[in-house]
Amino acid sequence: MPKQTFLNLPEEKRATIMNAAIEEFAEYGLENASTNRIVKNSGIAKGSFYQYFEDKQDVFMHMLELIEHEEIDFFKDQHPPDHNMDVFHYYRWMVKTGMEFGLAHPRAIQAAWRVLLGEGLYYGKNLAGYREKTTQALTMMIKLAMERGEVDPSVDVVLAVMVMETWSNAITTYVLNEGMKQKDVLKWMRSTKTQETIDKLLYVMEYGLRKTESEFTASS
Amino acid sequence: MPKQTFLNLPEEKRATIMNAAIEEFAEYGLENASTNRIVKNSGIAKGSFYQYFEDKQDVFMHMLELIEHEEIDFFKDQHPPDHNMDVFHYYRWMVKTGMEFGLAHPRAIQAAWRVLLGEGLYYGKNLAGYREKTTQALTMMIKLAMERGEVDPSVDVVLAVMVMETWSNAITTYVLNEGMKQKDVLKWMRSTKTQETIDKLLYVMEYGLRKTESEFTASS
DNA sequence: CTATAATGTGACCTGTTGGTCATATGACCA
DNA sequence: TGGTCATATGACCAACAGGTCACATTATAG
Repeated sequence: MPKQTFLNLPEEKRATIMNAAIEEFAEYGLENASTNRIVKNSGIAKGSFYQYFEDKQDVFMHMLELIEHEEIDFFKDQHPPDHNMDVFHYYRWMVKTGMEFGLAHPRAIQAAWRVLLGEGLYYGKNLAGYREKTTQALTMMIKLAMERGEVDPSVDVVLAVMVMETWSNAITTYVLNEGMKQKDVLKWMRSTKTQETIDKLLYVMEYGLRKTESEFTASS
Repeated sequence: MPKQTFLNLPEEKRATIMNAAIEEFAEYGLENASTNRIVKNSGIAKGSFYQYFEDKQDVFMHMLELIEHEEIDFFKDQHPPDHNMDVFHYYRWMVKTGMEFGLAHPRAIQAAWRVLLGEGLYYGKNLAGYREKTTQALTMMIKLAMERGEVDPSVDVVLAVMVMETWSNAITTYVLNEGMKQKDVLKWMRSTKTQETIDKLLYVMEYGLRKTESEFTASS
């Protein structure tokens, strides 16, 4: 966390510095953010920066804290939804309220998420285009499946593709992260537990989270 | 793409260089990869590197191409699944075969995904812990919902949380990327089309992609 | 053996990075 | 007034970045 020196600063100055930091992180992410630029854009001296914070990560963490507090306040101010609505309605409300909050602090949100979630999307079109083939293949697949009556036709094709890509991304991330912790990746990956987890995730993609008549049967 | 000079090289040398590049990207991502290190670990001279490639991104793109080709070959070698299986089985087969492929080329996969999907997960525990509160809140929420019979009890709590987090991540990423393209973000975000998209995504999370008896009704 | 073209090389360039530190400033108090 | 203490400053540092280029080496062809 920031040093006491920073907390003693007049609010206005603190805000100036944090705004410069937010701009920097939104533009360059965490690793590539430059303390020199933050300092320059804040109008403070280099030395001062290090009297306020330990290092770059320190500012970043402080930014996260600020956002968190503001978000909590924001949610409090909204009329809380009907206390008896079900999870799905509640979740939907959260998502949408979150979007509204993002509208109020676009750069901060961008800065936080770009680091927390990923920078890959910001490197320029070259990379984005790379997965087009996959997308196209999936699109074909889903169109066909809809004709065969397998996929819910009320979900449009583009969206269904997005859903499937989301899941393959999520699973890959999961496997990559969990797998890296293992001694024997191969064993872990082929273990029944891992396979079951994947199966269940795909099951949820197929049938949803809501409780219905259908039962989970570990198929395949 | 790499210059002709590189393509003229004996296969072995090319492999050495690309392996060094893969190692580097897996370890540091794209932006923070160092050509100096790649050069050192390849055992080639700095000048040679620039006779082979335009720049860092060039090597990276070449790496993606190589992986892509290898993956295509890999999929070809697998016994192709029953041609008449439905999308969901097919998708499941793809996911699992993809995992097997990843097992064969772990560092390459790591390098590609870390850049394509995100670096946030690699910065160390400090950041990972940041979203714990959200996770805890969601866990509580879901447990309650299960007791009330809203959520499919065959899906365990941890997984359900993962599903919800995945979706809130996906939606945020979607909104962030699409929103940034818009002139008037506020207008776009509140437009019926955007709202409908979100609704449908949440609907899919709730009921799944598979066609069932239930019909989509734009609730909320 | 010679001339020419293709490859290979690493010292060197400029710019930027994160970080330090001796010194200057000025508010507060005796 | 003089003294003390928190704050502010920017020149300075070593490390490293991506990139260049004059020159050395090797392969090819006549």
